[in-house]
Amino acid sequence: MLSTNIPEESGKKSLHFIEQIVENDLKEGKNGGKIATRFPPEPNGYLHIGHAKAICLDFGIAKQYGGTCNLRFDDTNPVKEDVEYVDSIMEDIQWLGFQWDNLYYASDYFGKLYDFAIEMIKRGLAYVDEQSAEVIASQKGTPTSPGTNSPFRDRSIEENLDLFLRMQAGEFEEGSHVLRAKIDMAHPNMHFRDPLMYRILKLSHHRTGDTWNVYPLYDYAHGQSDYFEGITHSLCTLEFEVHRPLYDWFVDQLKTDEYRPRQIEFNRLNITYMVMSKRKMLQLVKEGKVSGWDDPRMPTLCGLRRRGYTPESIRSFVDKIGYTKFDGIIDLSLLEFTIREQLNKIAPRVAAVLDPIKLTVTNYPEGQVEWNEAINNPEDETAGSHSVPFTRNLLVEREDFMEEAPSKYFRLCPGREVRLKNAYVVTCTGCAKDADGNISDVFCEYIPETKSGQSAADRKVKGTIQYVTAEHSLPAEVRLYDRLLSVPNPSEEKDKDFMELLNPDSLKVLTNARVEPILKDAEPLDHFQFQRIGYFNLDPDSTPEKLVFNRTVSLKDTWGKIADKMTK
RNA sequence: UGUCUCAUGGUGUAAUGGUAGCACUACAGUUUUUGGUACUGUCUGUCUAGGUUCGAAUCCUGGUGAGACAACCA
Repeated sequence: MLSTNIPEESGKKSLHFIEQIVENDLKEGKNGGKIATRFPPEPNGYLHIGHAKAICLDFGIAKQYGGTCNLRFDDTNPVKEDVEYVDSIMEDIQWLGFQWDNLYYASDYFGKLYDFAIEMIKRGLAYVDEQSAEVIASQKGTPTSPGTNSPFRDRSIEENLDLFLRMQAGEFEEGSHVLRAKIDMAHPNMHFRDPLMYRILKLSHHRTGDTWNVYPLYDYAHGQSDYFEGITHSLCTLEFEVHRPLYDWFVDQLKTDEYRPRQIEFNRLNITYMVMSKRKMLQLVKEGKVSGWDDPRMPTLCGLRRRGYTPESIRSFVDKIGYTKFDGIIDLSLLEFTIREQLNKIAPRVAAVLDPIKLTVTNYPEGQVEWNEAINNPEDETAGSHSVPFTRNLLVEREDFMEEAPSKYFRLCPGREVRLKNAYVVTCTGCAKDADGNISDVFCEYIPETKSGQSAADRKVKGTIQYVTAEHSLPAEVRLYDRLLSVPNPSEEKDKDFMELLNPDSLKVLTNARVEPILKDAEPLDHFQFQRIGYFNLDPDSTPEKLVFNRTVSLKDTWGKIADKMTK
């Protein structure tokens, strides 16, 4: 149970394995009873929903146990990193509802790390290798066969010291020298086969500028940074499991007291039909398959936000999936459930017609307008109501009329009655067709005493449909988003080109939609339920002249299932 | 012929030697001025073979299957 959720329930729910570890450590009095975590993104891309899982854990554990959580940018590789990403990462964390206690950069520790590297050389634990990357790689051996020692492995401490200082002084070219830890080239864990600690990069760093010519690598920097910050629980994903012994080894070289940080791994988030790899997301953006990092089909936090997902719904989702060491794949429907669950409670109900067809109330006077009350949200009594117009000339959804319909069809069909929401029961009387035989008009007659609140308002009808008036409704563009991939998991189709797996129907744009007049006052990203259709929000690209709505998620579509059954 | 890790319904996750539970999904029903919501019900599970024990999803051993590791990435 994360502290981001309702505290009353915290006693009922069982603890996941990381919470148990933390509580045990607390019970045993480790690290003086302190809890300190960190969220360590590399500023080389946008945060996505997988990061949300890590963020909720790192910040959640700290909050839950009265500890602290730092934001630390893991900026040890100036090749890939950019200031642009730093800002978006901070913004997205705060949008999700979290605030860091301290803001650090791994580059803050470059000086300390450099000094300690020198210390390790002096202790005979590190050496400078002058071989090429290819040669070093070939000497590493394979997972099933041991590696061989570098010819430079046993040079003197003085020589190593001299070379390392000259590496930093800029005397050597990139790739010509590296600093390696001297451990064991035959170790069964490949990460112990003399791992690289420093490489030469003659690049300007986004924070340290041109101060450094050598930059530390992950394995040397991460545990050390945790140690410098007093992190007690260093939470990361499962692929770092094999690194943990090395993490501990480096910390052992550094530590001078009882305190030590502890790395714990949990399972990475996978969701069906979602592209979660940074490389593939970048490819989608670069090749223009999506409109950008914040395209509503993207799993990025900014994409989900634009799509209409709320921070609460994402936190609720993360809470439901839990933390284990099992590499599974979450069904997309669980994510969709959490946003439906929340939007059902908060989204005002409005009428919208995506594919309009004229419905004329033939016995209603031309030119007459009445304004009826429409409840904003039946789930929330405090949400109030607004007025909707009713006239002779209405627009309804094209699929809400069938000239010949099966018995289970509860909408407009000649001879049948339906209720027009908030107004009257009408009897459908027929339709008109154009020269090509397409239905152009639908006709009905209203029954005056069936108006909401009147004597016959309780008249039993099986269907209720929504409508807008031809005179008052506003034109709008509606974007329907679907799953981006056509298969649940692209890794199951490894032999296929990733781009071939994209769902061609992932975006449909409807340009003839009509919406209630009240929507002209909406703010960007405001949530609505278009009744009987789905949840939508107003896109930030909207203008007063052109309203643009994004569909967050569709309603549960029982009618679609009935229709499927009838056609079989 | 390596090291590390994992295996509970369709999916995810509980049960820490004592009634295999929860959520999503699917299906059925009740309510409903949204074919939405809410409520009720149904289906479906401990990878396998041994062992320890009064009792095993849980502990032990062997098998099987899956994932991570051979970047001067993190």
